[in-house]
Amino acid sequence: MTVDSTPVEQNGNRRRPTIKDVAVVAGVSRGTVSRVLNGGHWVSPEALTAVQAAIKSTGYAANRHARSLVTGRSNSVAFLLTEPQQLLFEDPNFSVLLRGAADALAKRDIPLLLMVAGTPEERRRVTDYVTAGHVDGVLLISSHADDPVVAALLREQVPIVACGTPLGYEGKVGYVAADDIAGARAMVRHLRDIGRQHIATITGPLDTPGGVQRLQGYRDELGSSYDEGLVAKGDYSRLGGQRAMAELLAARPEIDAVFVASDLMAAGALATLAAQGKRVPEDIAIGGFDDSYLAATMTPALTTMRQPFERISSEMVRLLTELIDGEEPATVILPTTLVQRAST
Amino acid sequence: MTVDSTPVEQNGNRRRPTIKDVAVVAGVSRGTVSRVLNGGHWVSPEALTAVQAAIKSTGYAANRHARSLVTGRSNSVAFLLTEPQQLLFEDPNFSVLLRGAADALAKRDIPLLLMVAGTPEERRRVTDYVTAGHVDGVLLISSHADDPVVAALLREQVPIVACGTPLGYEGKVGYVAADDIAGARAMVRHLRDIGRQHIATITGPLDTPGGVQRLQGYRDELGSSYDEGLVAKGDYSRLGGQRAMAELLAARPEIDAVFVASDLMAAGALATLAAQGKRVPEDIAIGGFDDSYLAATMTPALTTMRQPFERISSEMVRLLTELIDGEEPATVILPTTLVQRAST
DNA sequence: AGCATCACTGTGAACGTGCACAGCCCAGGT
DNA sequence: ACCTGGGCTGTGCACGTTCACAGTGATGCT
Repeated sequence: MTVDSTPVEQNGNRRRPTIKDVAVVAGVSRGTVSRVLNGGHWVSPEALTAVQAAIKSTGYAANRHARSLVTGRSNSVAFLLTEPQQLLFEDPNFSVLLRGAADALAKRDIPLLLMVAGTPEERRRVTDYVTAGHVDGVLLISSHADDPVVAALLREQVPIVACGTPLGYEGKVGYVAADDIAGARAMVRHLRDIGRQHIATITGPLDTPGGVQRLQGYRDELGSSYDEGLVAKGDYSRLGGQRAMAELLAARPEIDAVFVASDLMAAGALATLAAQGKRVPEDIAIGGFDDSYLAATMTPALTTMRQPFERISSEMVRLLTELIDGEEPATVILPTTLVQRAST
Repeated sequence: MTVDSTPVEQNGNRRRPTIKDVAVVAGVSRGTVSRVLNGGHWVSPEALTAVQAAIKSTGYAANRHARSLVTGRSNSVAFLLTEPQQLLFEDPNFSVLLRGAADALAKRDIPLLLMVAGTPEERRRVTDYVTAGHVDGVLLISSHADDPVVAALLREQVPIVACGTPLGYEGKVGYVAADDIAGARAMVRHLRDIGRQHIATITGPLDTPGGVQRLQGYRDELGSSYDEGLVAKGDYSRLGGQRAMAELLAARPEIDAVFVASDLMAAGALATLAAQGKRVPEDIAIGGFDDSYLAATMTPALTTMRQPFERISSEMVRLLTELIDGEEPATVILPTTLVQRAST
């Protein structure tokens, strides 16, 4: 049994200390230790200190598997990406969101499981895993409408908090989002304030909330002067922005400003403008959306609507933990702010 | 007992099916079902098919917590970031690595836990969690030398596979890395091949493997013509590259080529060159390292050494699973390839 | 015929928790 | 003196699985 030839100080073998070991050291029962572990109510002051000391001296850490087995809770949540494209990891916003969620969860001592459900095969695996109860809830990063994963999870009553309006499931799943409509309006207003007359837009995909709502804001702000010919459809990728800008330029040479629905697409648009010898902002002013770290590094530095990503992720975590604790699904809309730089 | 007033088709309440339910349906014992679950050896063909049918009809999925409790294994691994800076999520390489690891792990049906250990507090939490046996192993993304987290994990005999040579722990922890020295040599050779005479370099931090080894390759290739004055120190950030380029330009106006140890820093260097009116590649040729997706989008598009990130992450996962299964720590060095674009 | 071996199957004991329950002691009211 | 109840504590069971072991019947060998 004793593999170690050297004398050992506390425990002969490599076994991790259990709640029983702690109980023995503290001179109490397992039940008391358990009570200390979960809040410390209904336990006498002396027992409390004794147990705490015993925990420290034994180096005890609760076995989460055993706990999960009996409570039926895993104390972990999934960060679920359901995008089919590789785009996900090109777009810096996802990284920021992921990091923010991990941090917010870490503060609550909840581990984050990263899951990707792009292909049907992955989708099956993920829903199996999640509905088997191996996570308590899901932070959903899904943008496209009528996502089948959402339907599956909803059917199994898995707590979900989405990022951005979950098109096709409004009212059925809570979410947190930036105020896309107001943000878009603010940017268009800004472009008008600096004297622009012909303001075009490059939208996101129109089956995503950012796509439709930012277009909506653009349209709302323009009112009667809205002109469908000034709208080009993008796909949130750099290349898409590049292409959409070229289209706009070809179709409507008179435009003097463009509101681009994401910074990444704005980067593409700037590339097109540079290639065609247009000066920014003299000839054409560009406004983006997101304020990802890209924005400040572009030439010229990009004016954009700042989304409070840290806040979004922390609110998502808050909502999800509340949902898990039995609260009703809720919705949080956060304001965006204009960050003016050289491109306008 | 029957809480439901409505007649139900298969199972009265919301309880998830257990191995026992499957056994009853299949007309065998728990043991047999368990054997089917873990490989299916020593079970008769008819029992096998009966169990498989029962699993399907009951919709059974094993409870991982119960399994982990008895086996002592969690069947999950951690993706651990130990960088103190925010840099981590600015650098696109991390995203690619993360995504690759998640994919490779998903194929083996093992979930990935994302953990960040920047601050001392986070460090404590992470080591507690990991050493408590809640993950079977760690994919370590740590670059700086003598990382205290590594020491802690090593002490607890946690299986680790690092990304890049783990400075300070060589020989004690397995890793997979791109061949930095050969890569750097290839780039310098390329710059010489296109006729450049005064080749400078911008290094990574000199307490990281990429920092020292790419500098080493640069020096090796230059041999006797190596000149310490042509070396500027960077920090893997865009801003650092920007600054280092400015220093070089000021100190040594004669340089006609720069090997930059990362694409992100190269982006910064290009910004400085553009600001100072230098033409790339006519006046100064720039070579990067990584071939992150940034490289192709720069103006001019960046010549760079491609690191096989997908391969790196999949090899890391392979090594880690082998390590967990009792194999010895191993090291894998992967080749880099020159990707020539407009900047040289 | 007897016995060993083989291929397979069932059973009981863990694994480390939380929780319901029962029990204890002590103070205070009848 | 008795009950009541509140504060605290210990005990046994359950959670769903794996694993060691014992047991089965059939086959083949001596």
